[in-house]
Amino acid sequence: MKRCLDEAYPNAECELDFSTPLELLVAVILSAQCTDVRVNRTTPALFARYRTAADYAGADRTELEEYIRPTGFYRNKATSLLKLGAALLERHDGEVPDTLDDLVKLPGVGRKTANVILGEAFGLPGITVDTHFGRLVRRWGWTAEQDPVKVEFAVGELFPRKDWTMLSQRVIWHGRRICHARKPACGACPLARDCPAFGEGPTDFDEAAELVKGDERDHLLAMVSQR
DNA sequence: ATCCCGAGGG
DNA sequence: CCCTCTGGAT
Repeated sequence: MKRCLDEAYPNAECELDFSTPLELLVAVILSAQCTDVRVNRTTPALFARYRTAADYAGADRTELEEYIRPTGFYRNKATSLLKLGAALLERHDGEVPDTLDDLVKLPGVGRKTANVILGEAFGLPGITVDTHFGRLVRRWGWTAEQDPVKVEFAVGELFPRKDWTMLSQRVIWHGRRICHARKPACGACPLARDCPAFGEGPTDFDEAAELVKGDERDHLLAMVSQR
């Protein structure tokens, strides 16, 4: 199944817009229970106003909340960003650390966020168990674990560390486009042949692939038609 | 109604 | 192991 994923999504990558590790960290915190499209509409103004850890640490709470409100959970997220800025200044000289241990100790940063930063900002191996990743690997029977940390360890056993980051990106990419929580687009799924859950969603390509457009749609159609 | 690349607190 | 936090799209 992994080879099929690699072939289907050779260019899968993080869809959050950022240009520094700090920007990525902020974007990932904002992305909780929020689409990347919305985060990307929110961050340009935010990043222009707050450039450094010190800027977040010294931010006016009400103003910061206004910037991030459309991403939801804005009071919690504002608290996280304020404390995050202070913690980065205090412990890491204002820089974003590059180890899992240091990252997860930061306010508002859990394992999922920490692993995204490792993989995307520093090129270090990390398995990102978000809602998509957990749902898909359970559908595939790779693990039956519900707890995200147990899922991370179980899947980590299945693949070499060098594959962890791209695997995470491709699984999540697939979850967002095809293998949806409620109505998985089985008819447009390049993994259907090997999937224990095939048939849970529509199996007709045109109905299934409604959300996939352009070159990506053509590529999927080509893969699906020879499965 | 249900979902979106979660984390922290009780 | 629960619960809460939040707005916007579908």
